[in-house]
Amino acid sequence: MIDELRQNYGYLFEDELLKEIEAVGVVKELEANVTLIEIGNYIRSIPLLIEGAIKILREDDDGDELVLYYIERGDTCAMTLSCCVGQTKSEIRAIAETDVKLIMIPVQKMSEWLGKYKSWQNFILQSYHNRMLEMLEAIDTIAFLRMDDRLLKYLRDKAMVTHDDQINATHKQISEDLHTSRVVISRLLKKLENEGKITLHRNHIKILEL
Amino acid sequence: MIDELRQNYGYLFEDELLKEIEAVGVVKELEANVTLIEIGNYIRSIPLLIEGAIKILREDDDGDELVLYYIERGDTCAMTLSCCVGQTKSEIRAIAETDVKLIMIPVQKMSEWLGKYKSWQNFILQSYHNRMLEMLEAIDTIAFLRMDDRLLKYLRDKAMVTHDDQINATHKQISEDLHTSRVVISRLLKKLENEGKITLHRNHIKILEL
DNA sequence: TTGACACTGTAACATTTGTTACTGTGAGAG
DNA sequence: CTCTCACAGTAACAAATGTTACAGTGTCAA
Repeated sequence: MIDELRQNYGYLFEDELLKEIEAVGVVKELEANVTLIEIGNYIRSIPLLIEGAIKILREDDDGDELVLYYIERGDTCAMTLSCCVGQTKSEIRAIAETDVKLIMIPVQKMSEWLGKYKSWQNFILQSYHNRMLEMLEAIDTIAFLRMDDRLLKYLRDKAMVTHDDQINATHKQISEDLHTSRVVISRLLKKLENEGKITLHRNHIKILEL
Repeated sequence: MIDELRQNYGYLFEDELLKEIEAVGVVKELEANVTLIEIGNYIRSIPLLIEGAIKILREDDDGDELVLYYIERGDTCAMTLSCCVGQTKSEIRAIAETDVKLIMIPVQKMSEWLGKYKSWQNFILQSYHNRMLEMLEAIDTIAFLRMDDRLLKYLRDKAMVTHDDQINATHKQISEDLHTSRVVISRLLKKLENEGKITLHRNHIKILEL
């Protein structure tokens, strides 16, 4: 574990903290599309992401979904921190976008280290900062962009986190992530194809201009 | 200052911390509609809100606005914390919704206290948590509600933070806060009036059912 | 008092997004 | 091979929201 830890977090944390993490952290590997956190769950440990990407999404009372943002390696989930501290239920769902590897840290440690290690304090605050920025970006996207631009952004973001310009998803799945209907997505995808930005295939989409 | 401080934060912080706050904090009073933070500003102190309410809003590249949420007494601005820590520019604008009184704390202290006082640590983390929840609520609102419900929620929220069921705003101002057009707001307000939920007057609106 | 102007109401229309319905096609199961 | 079914394409229509234009009215300053 120590190797992967150093590789992703070595430049952030001092040796002593890395050793503590190694002592109490539990490595967990999950396959793509597995749900890590369900809405309403209580959370008792926080994840440090070593490999892969996690999709964070919101759901309303009718079960309609909306993807908020992705978390990548070298990062943690601020909503999780937030819930740990507040002892409240999770407000979001987290799904492995790709295969992921992460280190789970018990919540007591996270709290203890805050007073003990300046680097941990910075990491946590920085993490909150990053997540705030992601939330703002999500708000900008749904408030200020029209569906065609949102769709293009969605495809690009997805290509980014999977490191693959081929998007493996059906129109139905995309429409759920964007909280709209399948027909709308099919219509707009066809438009994007006509504009030469993507090519459409059964069950996958190729992005031409990133 | 110590009285107001104790009144709003006494149950949160220990005596020693309250004294430190008193020593370094600067009380600031501002009139309604004054801009506290402009997008792009660097921030060197964080506010503890004693009285009144602050409106937090986002702006896109075209200058179109959108109100995100309000901050009330006993709370602080997590975006400010976030920017302080990251040494980055503000991503949001903060405007006094009512007359406000606040205590400004230099950012170095905020950071120092994190290691020193458990209660401060909890306050900061709790504050991040609350702001995350507000952001999620903002996202829910724009993503899942239609404009008539958003408008009603806006009026209710505004009545709540001002402690006044009379909303002093023109249709134009409301439309800017909700990022839509004046005509749309006039249309929907008239609908709400016909439904018996509000009464309309020049420059103000009375909410009947809260 | 009068003129200017911001505020509000409303109609008519455009655009965007959502819905329903139907078709064709490819992939996998039997 | 063929049947089934999820997937995708498209038309026609409905609803929500945005835009333009104009009229009436209250307020304030000259």
